[in-house]
Amino acid sequence: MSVATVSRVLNDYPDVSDETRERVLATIREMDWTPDRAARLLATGRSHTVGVILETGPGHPDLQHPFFQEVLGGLKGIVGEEGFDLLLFGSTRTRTVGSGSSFLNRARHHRLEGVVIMGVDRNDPQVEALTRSGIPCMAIDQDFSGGRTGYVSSDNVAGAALAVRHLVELGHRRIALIGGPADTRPGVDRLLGYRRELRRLGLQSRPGWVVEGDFYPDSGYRAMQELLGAAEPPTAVFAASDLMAAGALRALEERGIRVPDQVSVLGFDDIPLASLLRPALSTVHQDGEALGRAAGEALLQMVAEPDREAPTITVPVELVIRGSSGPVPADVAEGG
Amino acid sequence: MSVATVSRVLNDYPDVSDETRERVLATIREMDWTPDRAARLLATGRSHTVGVILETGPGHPDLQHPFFQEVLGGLKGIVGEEGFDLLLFGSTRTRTVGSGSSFLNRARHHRLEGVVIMGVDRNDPQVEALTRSGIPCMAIDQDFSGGRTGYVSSDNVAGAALAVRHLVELGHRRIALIGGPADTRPGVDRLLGYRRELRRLGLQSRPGWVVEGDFYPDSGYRAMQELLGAAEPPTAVFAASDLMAAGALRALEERGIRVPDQVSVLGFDDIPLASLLRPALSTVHQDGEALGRAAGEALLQMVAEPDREAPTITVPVELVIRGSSGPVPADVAEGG
DNA sequence: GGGGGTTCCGGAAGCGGTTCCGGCACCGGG
DNA sequence: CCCGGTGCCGGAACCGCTTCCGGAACCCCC
Repeated sequence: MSVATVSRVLNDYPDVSDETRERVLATIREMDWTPDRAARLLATGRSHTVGVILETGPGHPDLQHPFFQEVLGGLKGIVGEEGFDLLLFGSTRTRTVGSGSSFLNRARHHRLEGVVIMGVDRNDPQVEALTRSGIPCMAIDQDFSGGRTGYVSSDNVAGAALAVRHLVELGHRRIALIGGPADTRPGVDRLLGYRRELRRLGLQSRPGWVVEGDFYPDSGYRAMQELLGAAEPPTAVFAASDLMAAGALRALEERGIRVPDQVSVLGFDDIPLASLLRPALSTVHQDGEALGRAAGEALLQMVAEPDREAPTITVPVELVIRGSSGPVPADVAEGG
Repeated sequence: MSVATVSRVLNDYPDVSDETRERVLATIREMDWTPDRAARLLATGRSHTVGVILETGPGHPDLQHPFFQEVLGGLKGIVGEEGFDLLLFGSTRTRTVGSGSSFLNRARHHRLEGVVIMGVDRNDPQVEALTRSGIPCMAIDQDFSGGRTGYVSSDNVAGAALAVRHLVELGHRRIALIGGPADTRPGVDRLLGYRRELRRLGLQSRPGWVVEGDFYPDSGYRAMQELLGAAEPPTAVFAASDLMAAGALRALEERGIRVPDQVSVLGFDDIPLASLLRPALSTVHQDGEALGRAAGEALLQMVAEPDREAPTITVPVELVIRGSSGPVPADVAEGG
C-alpha cells in the first residue's frame, strides 16, 4: 500500500487489483482520511473551483438583489454536484502580496477552472483581460463574448413581448415602458421586445411613453411621475424590473390612482417581493436558478472539453398574472 | 536571486538587503508574477480561506433571504481586506471521492482557517462535529457555543422591546406578537423582549395574542387571521420578521382593515421590501452587514491568536418608523 | 522449461513554494 | 594577522499528492 497505489485507487485507475482497492478504501474510511486539496492541485494543476465575480458596494448593490442570489444558488447546486467549489471575489483590494489586484491575476493565482461574471461593467479592462485569457467564462445577463467566454440570459425580448401582448389583450392601447439602462443587455432587449411587439400588433409607442430607469425603485417612482405628466398619459405601464414597478406603484398610490382599475402595471423579474406588494404585481417570471444552472453547466462542459466554444444561452420566461394588471378603464376604452 | 530569497522578500523576512529586496520586487512586478496559492498552502498549512456554511434548497430558502446576503456582503468585505477568501458550501453531496460528506471533513480538506455558519439546524450532528473540532467558528443568529465557536446576533431582545415601547407610546394597549419558531435564537429572544417590555410597562399579554410563525409570509398571513378571530382582537401586532408582517398586511387588507388607522403593524429585519410595501412597514432595523463584519473580525482574531476564546457578540438595532404604525383608533383608546 | 505478455505495485521525480542550515564575505578587536 | 560575529544569501529537505517508469510475479504457449 504505497502512496502511489492509494493515489491510483482514488483516481480510478484500472491497474489495481480488486482486493487491494478494497483494502485501501477500507483503510481510508477507517482513518476518516481525505486527500489534501492543495497537494492535489499542486500536482495536477486542477483546482476544481470556479470563481464568481460580482461587484458589491455602493453603486453596485448586486449581491443584495434577490435575482443574483437565485443565480448563485443554481450555480452552486450544479457545480457542487461535480465536486467543484465556488470562490467569491469582489473588487476589494487586498493587502497581502500576491493576492494582486487584477481579476486575471487572482484567477490564475487560484488556478480557477472557470469564472462566472455578474453585474460588472462590461467595459471594465480587468474583466476584458480575464475574458481574453482563455479561461472559460460565462457572464450573466451581459453579452460578453469571445473565444472562451459566453453568456446566459433570460429571453428578455420574448418576455417583454409577452408583457405587452397581455396588456393589449386586456384592451390597452396606450402602453408605456419604464426601461432599463441602455447600456445593459436586459435594458436594450426589453426595450426591443416592447417596441417590436407593439409594432407587430399594429400599435405604436409615443416618444413620451418610454423613459429610462436604472432598475431600482426610485427611478421607477420618478419615471411614473413623468409618465403621469405626459400629454396623453398611458393606461398601462410595463416596467423592466419589479423594483421599478414597485416604485411606480408608490407614485400611483400617492396620486390616488387605483391599480389596476385606472392604470395597469407590469413588472419583470418576479422577485419574492412581487407577490407581497399590494396589489400583487403581475410580472414576467425570470428563472434565476435556471440561469445559474445553465451557466454552471456550460462552464463545466468547457473545462471538460478544451476546444469547446463558449455558448450563448437564453432561458425562457413566463408571464405571471397577479393583481396589478386589468382591463383598460371603460372611459378610455374607445380612445387611444 | 534564489527561490529562497524571493520567498524571504515575499514574507517580509529581515535578512535581505534593501538592494536585493528592491531588485526582487521589481522583477516580480515586471513578470506580473504571483505566487501559487496551492504551493504556499501546502508548505505552510495556511489556506487563507474561511468557509461559509449555509443550507439552501427547499425548506431552507436562506440564500434567498435578503438578510443573509447582507451578512455575506459584510463578511466578504472584512475578510477580503485581510486577503482571505470565502468558500461557499451547502449540504449537497458531491460525487468525487474526498470531497467527502461531512462539513468537518470538507473543512479539513480545504484547511479552512475558520467557518461561519448560517441557517442550519443547530442540532445537526455534522455541524456539531465541526464546532467541537477546534476550528474557529462563528454562527449567525444561532447560539452555538463551545471552545472555539461563538456567535453574533442582533440585539433581538432590545429590538423587540423597542417595538412594543413604540406601540405603547402610540397609545396601544392590546399588542399581539407573531413570533418566530421557538427553536431559533431570534425567535425566543424577540418573544422575550416582547414579554419583558410589556411587563415593564405594566401591561400584559393575553394567551391568544401570541402566535408562532416560521418567519415566512404565509405563516404571518395565517397568524393574522387567527388574531383577528380572537375574543379581544389586538390593535397592534408586532411580527418577528418583515416577511411575516407582509403576510399580516395582506390578511388585513383582504378583510378591509386599514393600516395603520385600525390596526398598527410592526416588523423586524428591515429588508428592502419593507419600504416598498404599502403602507411602508415600520420595523426594527437589523444591520446584516455589521453582523457579517463582526463575525469576520472575530474569526480573524481567533485565527491570529490561537488561544483566544470565541466571543459572543450582539449588535445594536434601531427602530425605523414608517407608515404602518400609528395612534390607537379613537374608539378603543379608552378600552383594553 | 524458458521466453514474452499481462497484471499489479513500489520507487522516485516533480508541482512551487517555505524554512532550516550552513557558508561566504566582511567587519572589528585583540 | 587571526579569530569570532554579523549580515546575506544559496542549497536542500519537505509539504502531500500525481504519474511515469521499471520490476516482480504470474500465466500461457511453443
